[in-house]
Amino acid sequence: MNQPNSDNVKFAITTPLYYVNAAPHIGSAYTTIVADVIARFHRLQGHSVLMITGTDEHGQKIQRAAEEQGIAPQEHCDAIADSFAALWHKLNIHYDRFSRTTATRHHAIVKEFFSRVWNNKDIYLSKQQGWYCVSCEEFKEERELLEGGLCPIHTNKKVEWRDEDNYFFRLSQYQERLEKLYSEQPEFIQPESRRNEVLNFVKGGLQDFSISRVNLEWGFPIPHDPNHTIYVWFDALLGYVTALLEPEDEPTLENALKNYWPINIHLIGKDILRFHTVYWPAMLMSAGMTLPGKVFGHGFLTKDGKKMGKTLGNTIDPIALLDRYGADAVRYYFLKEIEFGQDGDFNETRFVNVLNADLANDFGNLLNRSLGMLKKYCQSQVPEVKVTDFSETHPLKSIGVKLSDRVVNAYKSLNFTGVCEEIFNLIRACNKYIDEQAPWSLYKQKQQEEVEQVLYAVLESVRLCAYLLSPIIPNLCGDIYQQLGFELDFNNPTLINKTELFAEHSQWGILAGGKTLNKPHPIFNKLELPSQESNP
RNA sequence: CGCAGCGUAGCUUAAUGGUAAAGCGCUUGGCUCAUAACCAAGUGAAUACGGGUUCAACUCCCGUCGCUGCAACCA
Repeated sequence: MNQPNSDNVKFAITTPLYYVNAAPHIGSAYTTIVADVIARFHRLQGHSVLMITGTDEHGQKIQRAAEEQGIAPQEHCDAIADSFAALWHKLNIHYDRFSRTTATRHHAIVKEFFSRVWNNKDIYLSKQQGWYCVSCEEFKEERELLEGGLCPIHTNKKVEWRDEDNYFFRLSQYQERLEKLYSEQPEFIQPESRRNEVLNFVKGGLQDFSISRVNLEWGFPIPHDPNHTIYVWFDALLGYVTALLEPEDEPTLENALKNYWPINIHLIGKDILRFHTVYWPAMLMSAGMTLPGKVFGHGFLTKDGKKMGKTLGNTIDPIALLDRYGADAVRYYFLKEIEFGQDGDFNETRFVNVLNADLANDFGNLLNRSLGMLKKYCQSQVPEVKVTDFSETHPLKSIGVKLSDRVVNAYKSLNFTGVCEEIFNLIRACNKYIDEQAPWSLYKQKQQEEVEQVLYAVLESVRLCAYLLSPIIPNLCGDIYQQLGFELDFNNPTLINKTELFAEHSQWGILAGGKTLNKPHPIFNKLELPSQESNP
């Protein structure tokens, strides 16, 4: 196959490999949606994209969760991993790799990586003792424990006393090199506020951290010392590397790194910032590997202004949300209404209001009314209009010709709110333009040429908006493209992943005249507000 | 206790030290192509509070209150 674009720009992005201690929650869905949008945006430009997601499946917590259900750990992992994959399917996530840390090939990668770090003398055996919370998978200070030896996070779990040999990673050796990395590559940690957090933390001095556990079966053994099991984090982060292997590759680091390394963006929640911005680069330095381009730690979601949690019983079930509103609605809300990087709130009334206002009224109705007029006034035939007939100051063209650059910039800086804002600027201008031009009056006055110009300008603007919004709401945009007579399907990467296509479709004025369009239908039905009773 | 960040219209957010903006919501009017949609006008902010620096402060400094994060291994 001759794909001139596939060797051009390479782009790799990851979500966290989600821990399989429970079914996927809305926060994981949020991260994965954003990663998918970024991946789709790059594919749209014809870049060669590798989007990685997956599951982290080792550790005592998993082992015990399985025991409680009376099933084998692997069986438990399989079930949860399936539920993640099913949710991604429902959300219309197009990932390229689903990396599971229990994969055999992952074991090979971990082994090889471990021995690199080992040979670099960055791993040593020492003692770790203290109170250990299995749910946290971590040691606790005596003073932070609640009365009765309960974990402060898992308030119903007793901590256990551990006195054990652990292998440690010499993180302390990397402070200077990490600080150098942060200053030389200021965009490595984003957003800025998180970067400062990390800078502060590292400035305070780094301690070695343990990378093994004893008395733990569910995990990979430490090479040369099978009594120890590799600690989940050390193993999990490497799942990103394993994911880079082509299916037919031998599982070696060399093979994994040949194509998509270094990864461009690790997208994570702010809770796991330190692992990705401190431990991870240090581990990679030790193994002599180049470093990822960027770690972005986004915010958390609240529900009606309150922290979500099982104890509060106010979690959002992603499946229920999707069943009720559909993938594009959920994707749009998260990208448009939540300032990326900051904490964001989910409020169902606002959710419904925003979607109805933007997708049903402004955008959907715009297409519908325009196609309705095209049918009435032009027999559903796209007018033959020359782009050059429109002056540079034309209210729609003047926005349209500049839109792509602005939107691309917003996407590149991960400013998704900005993306939507730019695009809806043109959408609102279209509605205003129709009102001012009043094609129905022009038609009655037999000014057919003017009618055609107006409708062409509007339809072409709608097309451009759909094209640029397609990473966020691919189904709706695909529907719009179909109604405008294109074969393009934004869910089919082999159709859209082309540089030339982007060069053409990101312009204003490419809609070809002469096509007869099918009967229009609404792209997005208005949503119902949640019933009053459920909102006392 | 300590360190850091945040606090702008009913809501979500903007604003190189230079007239505080936008969208949603709400009110009124207009239009009739359209998904009771769209367009216009209006409504609405002592920028948390109190001081200070400055010709000028949402922006810089100090303090108070409130929220959040970090405080070593929380996917």
